[in-house]
Amino acid sequence: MPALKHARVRKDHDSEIAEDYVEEILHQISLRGICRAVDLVKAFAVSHATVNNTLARLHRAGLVKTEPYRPVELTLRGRRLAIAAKKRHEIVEEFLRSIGVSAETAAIDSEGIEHHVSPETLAAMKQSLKRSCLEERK
Amino acid sequence: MPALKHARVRKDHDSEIAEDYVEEILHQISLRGICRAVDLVKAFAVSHATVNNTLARLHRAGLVKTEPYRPVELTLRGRRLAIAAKKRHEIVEEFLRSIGVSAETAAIDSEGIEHHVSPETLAAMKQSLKRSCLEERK
DNA sequence: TCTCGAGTTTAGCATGGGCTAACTTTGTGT
DNA sequence: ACACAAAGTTAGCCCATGCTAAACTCGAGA
Repeated sequence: MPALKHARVRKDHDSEIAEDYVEEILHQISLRGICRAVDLVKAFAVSHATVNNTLARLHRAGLVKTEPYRPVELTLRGRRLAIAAKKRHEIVEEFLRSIGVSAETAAIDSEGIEHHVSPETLAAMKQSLKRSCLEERK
Repeated sequence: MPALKHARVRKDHDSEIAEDYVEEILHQISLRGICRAVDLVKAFAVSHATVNNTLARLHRAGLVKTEPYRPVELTLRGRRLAIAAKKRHEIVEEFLRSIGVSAETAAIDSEGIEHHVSPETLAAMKQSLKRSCLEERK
């Protein structure tokens, strides 16, 4: 049926790094007030040059505000994307733990999985979480 | 403590397309006896040139056997990879359906998710499937 | 103040994965 | 037997994502 296999997967990849970056930028800002390029270098373990490239791309895409030698900031769109990504990430991670995956593995796998979870699947995970909560307390 | 965020995700990406290709090649072969490049063109909705490029890479990687103007075949390693990928894919897809995701969405999302599921998470999904089976029949 | 190290930017490069356009090969139907 | 369509290949292009090396800027301390 699909006819176009993996079309969604390929499209997802385009936005993955963008989501990871804005999510991490939001994290740094809420943690320490500002986010510097070097923080991203450390978080993702890539070179300065790579972070610079990527930030330039995100700037073009209207997700971040960058001025030479200044901290990185999120645009409104960037912040909204970051918040959505964070929420999705948290649900996926919690869901994985709820089916018995260890905290460490859940943290790692959720990073890869979150970008491929459609709204419908996310809703199913939320639902399932709610149910397993009820069961625990009964 | 992550320290190296998304290192696994980036590594996964390198093998994603390879897995998708060998999986699809195996599928075509078991379906119709042979797999031609044009079948992959249709399955992935990419150009002949792209399929050619990719097959050349898989050939270099020792996963497929290709000779000009001949059908594509899998090496032993390629076939093993394909079978493993297929099994993983099936489990993820069935698991998604078991938590209430529609067949259509499960088919699409599992394509993206399967490559990021660690052995531990896969085992947890299998376990969870077993349990939900038991519940149904009781 | 001025120097030095941390942080940042730039230049130049590689590879993956995508494209179109133009070409060649294969094999089928008349 | 041969022409033609379908399949495959080649050349040349693009962008994303990574790298190293070198240059530049900024701010704090001597």
